[in-house]
Amino acid sequence: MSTSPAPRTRPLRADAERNRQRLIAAAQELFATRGIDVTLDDVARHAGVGVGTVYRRFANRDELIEVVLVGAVRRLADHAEKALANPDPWDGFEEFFVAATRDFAENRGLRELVLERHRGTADAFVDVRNGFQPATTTLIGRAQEAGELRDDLEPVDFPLIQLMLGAVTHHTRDVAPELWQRYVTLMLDGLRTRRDAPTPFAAPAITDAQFDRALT
Amino acid sequence: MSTSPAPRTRPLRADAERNRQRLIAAAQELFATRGIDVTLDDVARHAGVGVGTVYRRFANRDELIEVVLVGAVRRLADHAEKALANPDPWDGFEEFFVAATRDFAENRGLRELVLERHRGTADAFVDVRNGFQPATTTLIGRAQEAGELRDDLEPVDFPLIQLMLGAVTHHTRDVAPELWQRYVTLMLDGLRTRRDAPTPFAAPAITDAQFDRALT
DNA sequence: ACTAAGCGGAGATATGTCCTCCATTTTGTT
DNA sequence: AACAAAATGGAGGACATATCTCCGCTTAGT
Repeated sequence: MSTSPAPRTRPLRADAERNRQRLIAAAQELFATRGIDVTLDDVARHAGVGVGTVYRRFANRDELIEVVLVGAVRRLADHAEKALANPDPWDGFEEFFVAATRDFAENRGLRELVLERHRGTADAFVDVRNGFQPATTTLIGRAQEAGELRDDLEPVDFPLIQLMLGAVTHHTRDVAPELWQRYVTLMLDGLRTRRDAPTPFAAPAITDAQFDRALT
Repeated sequence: MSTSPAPRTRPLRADAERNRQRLIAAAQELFATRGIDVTLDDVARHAGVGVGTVYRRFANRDELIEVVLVGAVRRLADHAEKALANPDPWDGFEEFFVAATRDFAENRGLRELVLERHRGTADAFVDVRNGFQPATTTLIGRAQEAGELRDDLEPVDFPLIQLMLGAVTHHTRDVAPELWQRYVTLMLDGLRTRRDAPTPFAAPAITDAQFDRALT
């Protein structure tokens, strides 16, 4: 366990600050594409700085994760707030559901952090998560009271459903990064109370060749 | 890369054969619970034999996987055949779909091998898989022609859907191994062409406490 | 021009898997 | 019961990979 850099009194020197930003940008990209388990050596190389610089600036991976991903978590919360403003209960629910699925599809690190919690999560995240839980619960409740969303669902079902959708992206990101759009439709059709016909898919199925390439 | 043990001419000595069976049994259990990436050292310890014995008996992990899991793959094929005998197209489809989901839920190694192909797959599996593909295609086609299964689905969608259901078990196996039964219902309701009301869930949601314990 | 801050990246440390080797034990045959 | 062939176990070497420190050198800022 490394010790945290002492709380700073003076601001960073210009070059140091520049390198810090480079590191954050590199981490942002690598966390999103390869997940939060990338090595810090990788992050350093990707940022074009030495490893020493990473460890001088961030106590450990968790600290870097926090700096890089709080924004993404907060964006999830924003989706929920925005969806609450939608006057139609089902549309509001669907709006949030799809937005969340997209965010998880586009950011593997976010998925791992919020849905799978691969690494010990810093307190900062617990706060943010608790912060937007009421909004999602309301979105769900409203849609259920309106009779549109099946009412035997509970809030805890939703992270698990997102986990399911995330699995598609996890395994097909390289061949069809938009494939989640197909299965999110399927899922929503399952979540509805009743329905006369299938909602058309927003994305085509992958080909058999793509499937073969995906599973490796 | 190790070389395969020379093709045997004589049968194994009694003690050798006994140890071989022990190894297979141990591997069966470990592959099912911990996946096909368990170390052969682990398998040996679990079987109560030395590591040397594993490597003497099996050229590499793939050979052991093959011996242990062909049976499980063949069982999948059997489910498909059996479901074809069901006179109702939708019931037949559902019967197979649920049986496959159960098998994948109960055997992590099978999931990894058939759905995620974590390791290079031996030819034996390709044969078995190709062997039961026609049956599943027929099951799907029948249900679509009967107007029960949404007809914009393609066969390649189903392994991906199974992947999604598998993700639930993957993350909650320790707290609620039967949870897949809840989401398989949801999924089937999404797959149907039309529906007046939700099909009741076969399993309750997990509690928040269980959810917290699951994500670690 | 001088000093404090910062830098890079080689390499020490730790962990973990794979697989071999051989002194010893067990089996099966005569 | 004696013997040869077969089989055993598990220590340990080879290899891979990640984490994090250290220090001689560079650079920013006054």
